[in-house]
Amino acid sequence: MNNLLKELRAQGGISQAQLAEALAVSRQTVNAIETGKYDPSLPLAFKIGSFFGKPIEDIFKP
Amino acid sequence: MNNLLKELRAQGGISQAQLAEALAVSRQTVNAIETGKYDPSLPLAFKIGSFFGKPIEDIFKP
DNA sequence: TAGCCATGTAAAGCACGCTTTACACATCTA
DNA sequence: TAGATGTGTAAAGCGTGCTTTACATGGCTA
Repeated sequence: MNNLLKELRAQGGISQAQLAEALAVSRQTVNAIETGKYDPSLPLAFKIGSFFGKPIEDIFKP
Repeated sequence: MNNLLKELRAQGGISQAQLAEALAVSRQTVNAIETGKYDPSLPLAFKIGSFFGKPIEDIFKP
């Protein structure tokens, strides 16, 4: 499962730590998702989509 | 996390077992998601959306 | 009634999602 | 040089996602 998290975050000019706080998860979780260690849970994917104002399908690619 | 799985499945006239096979998961997994025991993983949510021809956001409600 | 299909549920076991704590390294700036 | 910031990674621990096997119930039909 590929994702555009790093690109979207860079585009928004925010750090992993800031995104983590906005999503109410740890910085390690954001980093792990960006570096492809694992996929987020469905609820977290919803939060991410909501944060960036995009559908889940636009951010994550199977 | 609420979902419309049961409704969509009934609408399509297929059993939990048939859906499970189409999604390549066990029937218990389909049943557990329908009865709200847990949420699917993100990859499985993608498969479900794809199976019903709908975006994930139209099937699962936070 | 007997048998089949659909659904719900349970238990044991494995892998993943997420946590906290901690360390390493690079870049910037006072 | 020292300190702050951003990123990557590791280990231990907990709860969840999914599996297999198995049993119980209800509705349908031969």
